[in-house]
This record gives sequence, structure tokens and C-alpha cells, in this order.
Amino acid sequence: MTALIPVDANALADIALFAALPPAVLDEAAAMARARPLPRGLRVFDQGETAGRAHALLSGWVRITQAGSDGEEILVRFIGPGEIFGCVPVLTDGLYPADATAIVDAVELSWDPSDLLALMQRHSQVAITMVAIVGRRLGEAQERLRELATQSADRRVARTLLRLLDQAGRPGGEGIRIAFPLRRKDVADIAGTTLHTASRILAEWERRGLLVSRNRHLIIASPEELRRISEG
Amino acid sequence: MTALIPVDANALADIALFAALPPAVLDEAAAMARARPLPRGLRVFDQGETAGRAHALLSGWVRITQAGSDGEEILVRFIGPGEIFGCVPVLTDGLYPADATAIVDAVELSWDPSDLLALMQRHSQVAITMVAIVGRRLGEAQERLRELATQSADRRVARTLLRLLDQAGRPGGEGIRIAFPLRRKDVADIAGTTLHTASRILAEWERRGLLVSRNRHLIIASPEELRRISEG
DNA sequence: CGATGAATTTGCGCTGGATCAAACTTCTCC
DNA sequence: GGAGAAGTTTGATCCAGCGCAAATTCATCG
Repeated sequence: MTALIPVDANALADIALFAALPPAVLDEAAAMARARPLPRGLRVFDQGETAGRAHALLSGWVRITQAGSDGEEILVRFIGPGEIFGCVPVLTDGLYPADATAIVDAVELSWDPSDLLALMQRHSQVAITMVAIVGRRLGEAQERLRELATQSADRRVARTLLRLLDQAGRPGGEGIRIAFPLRRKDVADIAGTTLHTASRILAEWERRGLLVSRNRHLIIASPEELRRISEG
Repeated sequence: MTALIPVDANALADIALFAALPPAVLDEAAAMARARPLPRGLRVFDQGETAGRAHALLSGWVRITQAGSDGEEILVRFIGPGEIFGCVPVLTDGLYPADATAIVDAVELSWDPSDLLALMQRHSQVAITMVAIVGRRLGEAQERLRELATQSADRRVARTLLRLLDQAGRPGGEGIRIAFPLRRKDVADIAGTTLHTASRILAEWERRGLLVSRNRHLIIASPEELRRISEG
């Protein structure tokens, strides 16, 4: 079932969690890692399930969503190359707090929870880097919380696009393109609004020439104007 | 200015970050710690300021708020005895991401950022525990994000009170009392609504006998009914 | 104990954006 | 290449709760 791909320490160096670690530690982490391709559409793990592995992405993109008991969901974040995901439950309650789905063909590394824990115990730098990563995500979540509580839908959508540009902007002819496919529903679920409102806002901006929407991909022609909108 | 209070290792054992650590490590952390009383109303640190210390609370309560450039603010969380605060920026950008204010007379411990970092480097367990603490806060923030995006104001207020009960509920004659003073504005700023809406909701619930509001303190008579409301 | 400021309550009008409905477009896969 | 599924657009309606205003109660401190 699971194709076994040899993991070399070079690949590990691209994972932010292991950045700037001595080669010996990279080798150690590589030895315990399992690589596996994630075909587009694959559900990597489900919310509520026991966290059987801790994950990191070598290439491609993964969408993390959280659903409430009523079925309403939000998009927690997109995971790109070099980022870790599903690692925190290893240290807390052992249950994945959200769903993870590959939105394009991707390749992941993963570790057995106890292996990752042992690695963090032996090498405090790994644990410290993880605090920094999780801490930055916490800061971002709190910022989104504030925006959601206090700002209008169009400001939030603008901020959302700017954040995605930061994370995955690729300069091109017509503007900066967001590297992964993004549906209206995705935009709505990050910005905390409905599909319909998000669609109306984006359609209006496309009319104004602020962005181009093609093929489930967004190209932002004018980040400056977006910034203006996001600031009211 | 700053009263110097001797810090003993026993006090450290009550801080979740240091729980279950060998006595030698507690002594080490105690030796680097500075204790200081925080009179009610004291601003412990300001959003955007350089993180000069990392903090933990021995007693009392601290309110963490975040304001946007437009002045609108949210209440990020309350910090109680044994909890850490203002520790993450030590490992990220070095700037406090929020304001911290003592809402009752309190006592804190604090560390120089580089001392705490060194401690985490020498004892990976400290760093690992911090990942767990920050990870749990991240999970809670994402849950709030989802609720804010998808649920009505009264459901959110109900969830808010239930969370506060978990964190600081003290059983008493008339019901379970939330241990720290809580203004309508505070409830609004956690639940992501306005002072006015929060006031209306709480007044209605008080009429229904669901809770008692006295002296900026809340006593919850019927957590069961709150739970029912929070679930729709 | 009285004064001053802080916190709370309540009324009212208005609107942003959710909800419902339906047509239309674009992908996907056989 | 065509059928069905998935995603998007757009219109129409409606209401939760925000914004504004004003009165009232409560807390604090000289």
C-alpha cells in the first residue's frame, strides 16, 4: 500500500522544524521518518481520530479544516512545503483537532509520535523550534479572532488574500499568483463568511481589475489596493 | 521600586510549565526567577513592546487583551495561578503580542528571556511542556474562531461562560462562581460581540434564574442550561 | 456621606451579510 | 465527447445584532 521512499537528511533540512540543526541530528530524524506520496484529494487524517503519526510536508499543499458538531466548518490553514502539521496532539491529548486533506499531489514525511517525542527530548532545539512555530500560529489565530470579531467581511477577505500572498505568492506576468488552488468556499471558510458573500466580493474585485480568477487559482494584480481595503 | 521576594522551588512546582520536573531543575529555575507583586490595575506589559521578561503567575488574575490599529479589542484570555504569559515572544519576534493587566492583586514570577531560553536548552522537558501549553491555547483559539464564524451571539456567550467555569469555577451555595471579576465588556470581548448585546443576553439569563450577577462577579446557577444553549 | 466616574441597562432604527433559490459555468471521468 | 458532479454567480428577502442615545445603578475615594 504505502510506497516506501528513502528519506535523506537533505530533505529534512527543508523542514522548518529541523532548520539549522547539526547533520547528525538530521540523520537521526531521517532514519525515523517515513516518506509517502499524497495524491490530490487524499484525506491525511480526520478530526477526532487518534494521532497515529506526526507530519511534515516536502512538497504540495494540504488544507486543514475544523468542523463543529453542527457541520459548519472553518479553514484553519494551508500547509505548504517545509511546514509541519498534526504534530501538536503528540504532546497534548493525542487526538487530531482537525481534518487534513491534500489539495494537490504532495509528498509528506511522518514520524511515529513516540519517535518524535524522543527526538525532542534528546535535542531540545527541536522542541524550542516547535514552540516558535506553534507560537506564531497562535499569534495568527488571535489576530484572525480579533479581525473576525471587529471587521467587515470585505476587510477580512482582503486580509485573507494578503496572508495567502505572504505564504504562497509567486510573482508572474499579471500579478502575484497564489500557488495552490483556492475555491470560493475556501476563501469564505478562512475569512469567516459565506460562500455567497465571498463570491460577490471577489467578483466585484475582479471587475475592478484588482485580481484575476482562473481555474480555481487567484492572481492578485494589486496587493496595494487590497492593503488599502484591509485597512478600512 | 521592585520589591524583591525570595523565590523558593516549592512555588515553582505550582507553575504548570515546571510541573513534574526534578528538584534540581526547579532550583535552577528558582534561582533565575524574580518575584514581584502586581497591584490590581497594573499594566504588566504593553502590546508591541519588546518582551523584556517572560512571566508566570503565582496568585491572582491577569487579563490579556489585543487591540487592532483601529482601537477595537478582544480579550485573548485570563491568566490564573500557575499559568505562564508573555513567554512565546521570547522564542519568536521578541515583541509582546498583547496587553497584560492585573485585574486583582497578584504575584508574578518572571525571567530574563535569555535565562528562560537557556533553561529550555538545558532541559528539553521544559520546552516540550511549553509546546503542550501553547498547543492547547492554539486549539482553543481555533475553536473560538470556528464558533465566532458560525454561531449566534448567545451560543457564543454561553460557551464563553462554560469555558470560564472550567478555568475558574468555584462551587458555592448559589451555584458555581467565576473566581475573578468580570465586566459585561469582558464577556463581550471574549465572545466577540458588543457590550450592549452581552448585557442584554446576561440580563435575560439572570431574569430566567440561570445565573446571578453581583459586584462584577458571576455565579452560574445552571451550567446544564448554559450547555443546552451553547449547543443550539 | 456625598460626589464623581465607571459600569450597566434599555429603547430604537438600520444595515451587513446570512439565508434561500435558481441558473449557469467549469471540471472530471467514463 | 458527453453526462454528471462540482463550483460559481446573482437575485431577492429578512433579521440578528450593531450603532447610537440616554437613563440608571453601582463603586470608589476623598
